[in-house]
Amino acid sequence: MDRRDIFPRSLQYLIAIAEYGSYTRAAEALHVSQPTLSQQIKQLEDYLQSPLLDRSGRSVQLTDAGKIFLQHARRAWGELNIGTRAIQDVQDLSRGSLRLGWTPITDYLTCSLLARYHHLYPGITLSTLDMPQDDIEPAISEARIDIGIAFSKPSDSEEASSNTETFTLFEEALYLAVGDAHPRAKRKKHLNAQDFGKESLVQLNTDFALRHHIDRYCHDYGIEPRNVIETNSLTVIIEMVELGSLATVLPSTIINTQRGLHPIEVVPELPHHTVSMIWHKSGYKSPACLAFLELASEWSSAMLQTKSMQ
Amino acid sequence: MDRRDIFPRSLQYLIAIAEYGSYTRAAEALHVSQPTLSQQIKQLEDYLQSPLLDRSGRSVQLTDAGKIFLQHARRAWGELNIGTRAIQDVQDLSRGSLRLGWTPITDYLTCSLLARYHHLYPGITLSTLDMPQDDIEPAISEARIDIGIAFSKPSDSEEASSNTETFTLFEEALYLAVGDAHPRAKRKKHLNAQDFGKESLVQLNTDFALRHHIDRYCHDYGIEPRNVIETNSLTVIIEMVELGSLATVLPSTIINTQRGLHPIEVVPELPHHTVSMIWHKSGYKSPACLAFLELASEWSSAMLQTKSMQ
DNA sequence: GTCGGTCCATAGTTAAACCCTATAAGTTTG
DNA sequence: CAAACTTATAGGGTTTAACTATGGACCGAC
Repeated sequence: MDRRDIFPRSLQYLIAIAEYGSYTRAAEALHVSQPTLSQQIKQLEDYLQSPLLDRSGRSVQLTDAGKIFLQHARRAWGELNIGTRAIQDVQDLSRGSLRLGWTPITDYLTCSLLARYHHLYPGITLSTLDMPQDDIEPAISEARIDIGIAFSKPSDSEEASSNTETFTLFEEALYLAVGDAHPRAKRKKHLNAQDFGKESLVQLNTDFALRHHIDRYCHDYGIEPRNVIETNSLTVIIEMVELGSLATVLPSTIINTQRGLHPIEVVPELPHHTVSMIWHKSGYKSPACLAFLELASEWSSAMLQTKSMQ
Repeated sequence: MDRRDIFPRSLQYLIAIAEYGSYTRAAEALHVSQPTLSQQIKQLEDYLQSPLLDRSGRSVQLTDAGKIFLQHARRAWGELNIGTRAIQDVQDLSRGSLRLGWTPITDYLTCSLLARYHHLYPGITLSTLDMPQDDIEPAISEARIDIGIAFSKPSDSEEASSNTETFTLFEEALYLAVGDAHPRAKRKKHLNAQDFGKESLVQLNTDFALRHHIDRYCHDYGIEPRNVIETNSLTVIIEMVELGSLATVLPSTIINTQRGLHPIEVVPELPHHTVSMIWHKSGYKSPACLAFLELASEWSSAMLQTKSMQ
């Protein structure tokens, strides 16, 4: 029993005396002097305004009140013991929770990361919230989520006043994507900026960082893009493009996982966009949160390595 | 919340801070200064080796570990609260226990007392142990029973070295008892000592105080009693006497409650015997025990009054 | 950007609680 | 009745927990 214990000494003493049936022997077992027990029990009895122990005879007996109180004291002691252990569980990641926020189009990239995390720490309760790009940072500031995952905006060089930290998971090149029936599907030639400007596009709306990258590219090269459809649904974009006549701009990873889509390089190269984790700089980070950050970091290196081997 | 509480302050503080979401407001509510809370929570976190509260943001939030620990702390707090209340129950006699020991032949007298006690305090768990006269005092000394009820022995004037106290519940006169078919049943005349010595008797054995009274009487008057049957069962005595030819000596109360028995006065008068309660002098007496002693005392006065009115 | 305002953390001091040794008081046993 | 054992009491020293005063971080407003 530790010197400095959250559980009241007087109750520990009561429990021990009841167990040993003797002040003297309980004192030995507890490594305290016998008068200490006398004093503490007296105080406890004063507080409860009822005798708990009958020490008139040769052996110490519990009174009625003592018997009943002891039951509850034991249960309370047990609860605190369990609570102390449960904290250990949180720290070794056998329990806990993690709240992630990400934009809808990042999920196809990070689901494998999430699956791996869950496989490693099955006791952690995971919750993911789809939210617009611009909601992620406030959500972190207000502690509604622990970690955000999003594409970085073009302007996001270093936002000085932010109280968040970021980590780049990986970069992706952007390509023009067309369906099987699209005129450019078979040619597999690269496209120059002017030709790119003539394509009819299905695009994400301006809530998305990806769109900002493209708009900036167009502005830089004096292109007026022909945005036929705007949507906030990646599924809509893919479906529309697969129908044939429309094109879009997507990261290579998405294009390559969709059987009906074909990437076409644009020259000069469309900007890369980066997928980043973002979290609160000075706030408390739970063990579950730290474990995710570390795992994501490893996973990111592994991705880069895979990519470079291609 | 009391100034001097058995429940650890640090846990009370944690609970309050979690409730108010603020050190400052919790401190106001608890009537302590804010630094006290800072210090206590810090110590608690040190002890548990885990942060419990996240005070990086504008409002104080529980960490994962804090959430889980708080649940257990609340439960422990509840247990001690219940325990404190339960003691009150013992003291107001809505809970408790009482162990009585008595000799088999006193039960006919005291069952009504027991029933009354149970009616007044239905929450008290009663247990009665039939035991020989001579076991009662040891049982009290060894705290196996709280109160004993027995007939006093003739020699029991004042036993100095005893650590027990006694209280005389009532005195009973002894009579010769005969059945319907007994020659003396119809005469209803009193009997002198010599004629008493000629009766064939069914008697309790010498374990019983009643028998000691009778033996001493016989010895004092030079009578050699004709003890045909000895037994430790009152039922056997009554059955045998009702059959007709045998007589016995019993207290008037028993004789009058048995339809087939008739009391016959003996001259000089047979000794009275007294029924006493006996309990430990210096030992702890539970509320249930004290209540019984008091009730028995009242009941005794009432019995005397009834008897004097006859 | 800077200036208050609010909140929690830290430092230093005082009062109380806790534990110890020594000794007394009460029971039980030989 | 004395010896042995057990719990209670007294007095002193150390630790703990409370307070006041102050510092540092964050948030909003001007």
